[in-house]
Amino acid sequence: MMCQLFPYAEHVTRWLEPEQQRAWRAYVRMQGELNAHLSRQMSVDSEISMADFAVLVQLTDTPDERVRVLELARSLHWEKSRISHHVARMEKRGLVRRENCRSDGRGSFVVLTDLGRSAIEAAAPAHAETVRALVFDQLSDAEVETLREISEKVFTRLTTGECASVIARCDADDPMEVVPEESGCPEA
Amino acid sequence: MMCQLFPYAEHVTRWLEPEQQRAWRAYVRMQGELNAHLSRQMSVDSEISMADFAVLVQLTDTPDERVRVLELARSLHWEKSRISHHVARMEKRGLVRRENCRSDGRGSFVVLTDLGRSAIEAAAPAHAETVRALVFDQLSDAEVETLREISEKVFTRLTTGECASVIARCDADDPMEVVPEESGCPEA
DNA sequence: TGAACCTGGATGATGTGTCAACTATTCCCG
DNA sequence: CGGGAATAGTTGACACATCATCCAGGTTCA
Repeated sequence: MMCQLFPYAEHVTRWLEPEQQRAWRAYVRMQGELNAHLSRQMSVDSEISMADFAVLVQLTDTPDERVRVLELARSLHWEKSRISHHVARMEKRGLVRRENCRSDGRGSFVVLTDLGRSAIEAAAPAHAETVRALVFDQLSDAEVETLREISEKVFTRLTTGECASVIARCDADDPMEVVPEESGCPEA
Repeated sequence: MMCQLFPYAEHVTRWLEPEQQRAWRAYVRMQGELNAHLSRQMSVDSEISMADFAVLVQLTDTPDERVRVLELARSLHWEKSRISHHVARMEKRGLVRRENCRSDGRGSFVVLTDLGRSAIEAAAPAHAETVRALVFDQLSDAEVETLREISEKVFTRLTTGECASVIARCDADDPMEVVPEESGCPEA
């Protein structure tokens, strides 16, 4: 009745150890709230969303401030249609513009505009400050290190072996070759 | 790197230490991939989404298998309009149904249907197995403990003080209503 | 050359989340 | 009692993510 977020108790207890279950519930809850808070903070005190921010970061990280659409998809781990839709919306708002690629008639670049640059420059400090205040001010150096190790381990697991086939969608979309794989990838 | 994106960030705010930044990027990537993978796994080998699952868990955890809409919103930390929309969609698919509340003419219950019950019973084992395989099989006991501690610290920060007012949206306008941490005893 | 195939990207349908505004009931208090 | 305020929940508009499909431009190879 109170504040229990994901009381998997009945369903998960049999498969996770009690300690694991407590950790999982705490993680899920924290992660949801943190995402919500960061998104909200970003769109409240700037005019862009977290997704816009991610795209703009990729662009400002590039000397040219122009990146091919599919490379954006790869570096953000987004599907190509997602990046396409999102760039279309950002273009409509003037944050980026598209440019044709002369060396490859199919391709197109996403180019940072002045408005886009000033938008990310306006948004970044508050975002960084929020992350610092919400996360890193709460953690010791050892905890930060462990957080990184945990994240890397899980991420590696996610992008290795059978799980990778899911993510491979944007690296090479040959969906026909994806093996049926009965109950997901966990069966490694 | 990102640091040079923010020319005057140094003057306005503390950006992140290099180790913090690495940890943050690792966490963000992991968290995004993990969410995507869990969602995908769930909707591939069962006919429900993670959001459906969360709602169904709340219902099956209740003796009656019926919960008031606003209580759903509170326990899931969702906005009331989100739960309303989502329940409408689930009702359309036969997973739940609505029932009027006689003791309060404004209220309504969300009630689990047989289809809903069999859907969650079919989905839960594979989900738990996926979580175990992707996360806990990668981590030592110490890492699991640290993950829980980190999550609890950040979550506490998110639901305390000024941040709480943001989350309190669904708890009406009484910020003191926000429950700090129930039986969890973060420092245990 | 040209047919089969691959690749980069766009598009439309659909499901989902958020915000603001709205209705209807109940509560509070004079 | 009556009139406001709070509460429970819905609705519509819009932003966003995913999926399947389409298409134009390149590649391969006979």
